[in-house]
Amino acid sequence: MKIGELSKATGTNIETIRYYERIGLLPAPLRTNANYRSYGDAHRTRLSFVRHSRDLGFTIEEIRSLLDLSDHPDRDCGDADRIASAHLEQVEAKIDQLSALRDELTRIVGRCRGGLAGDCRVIEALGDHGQCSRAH
Amino acid sequence: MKIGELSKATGTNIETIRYYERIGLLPAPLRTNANYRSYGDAHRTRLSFVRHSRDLGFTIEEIRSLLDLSDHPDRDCGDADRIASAHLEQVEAKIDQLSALRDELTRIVGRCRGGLAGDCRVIEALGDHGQCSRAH
DNA sequence: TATGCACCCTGTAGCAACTACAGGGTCAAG
DNA sequence: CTTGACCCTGTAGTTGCTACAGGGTGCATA
Ligand SMILES: [Zn+2]
Ligand SMILES: [Zn+2]
Ligand SMILES: [Zn+2]
Ligand SMILES: [Zn+2]
Repeated sequence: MKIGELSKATGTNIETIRYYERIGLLPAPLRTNANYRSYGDAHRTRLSFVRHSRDLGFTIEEIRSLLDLSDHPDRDCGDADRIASAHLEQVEAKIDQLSALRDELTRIVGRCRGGLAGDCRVIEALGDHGQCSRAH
Repeated sequence: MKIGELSKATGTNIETIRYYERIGLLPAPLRTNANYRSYGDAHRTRLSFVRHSRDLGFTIEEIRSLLDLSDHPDRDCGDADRIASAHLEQVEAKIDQLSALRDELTRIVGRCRGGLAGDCRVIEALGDHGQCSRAH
């Protein structure tokens, strides 16, 4: 398949596919006479793995390690578990942080009663962390 | 105050302060004979506003608009309210998205029983979104 | 007086993970 | 035989900083 077809098959931008090849995340495919990239099923599978992992928030470097394990089925899978667990912890930490942000923002937004910027409690609250009820 | 003092007073990296000046978020301060930046209280207040807004997740462009309102107290504050409300919505959307991610990751991580990468359910699940229980 | 050290300056390049061209080549349909 | 959809390479832009390199300034100390 040509790059446009692979793009549609995996929901990945064409430029992104070429980018992944450039950084060595996807192997360079064969080329046609016209120098067009020509992909097979293995490429599609691998790109789907990458996209799904990215959708789950893994970084490129984490995905590189995961692909490496996937390429060596005889190795111990402990690293995969550790990468995924560490990532889960980061996601949980981010949720906590954003929840604190949401609480502060809700409180701040609720203070505006309309009127002039000079009297706006939203603008005032943005300049004064002392008004915040907890860390963020 | 010199840049190092402003840095300490606001908890902002020196390079970041110069960066804010370069992009026009902070006004260029006076200079000493030795060409050192010399800040006053107004600068500290403004930088605190910027840092606090960044900590709350506002983008630089949003902060630019908020500062603009703050600089014109006679204007209507409706824009400030709209920017803050829109941002709150984005934070809530991000929390929802990360929660979905957390659920999928928890499910995926729980599947690993150790052993060889070739048999690892984590690696398998990363390659197959069909195993996911909901969108993410 | 020299000299060491902390601090300041400008300008540029790097990070993550793409995205968007510019400027060209290829191919099938009408 | 030309139009339009597709493909190619290479480079630069995005966001919000951060990290130098290579230099100048100012104060205390030997
Ligand atoms: Zn208001
Ligand atoms: Zn606060
Ligand atoms: Zn496993
Ligand atoms: Zn999935």
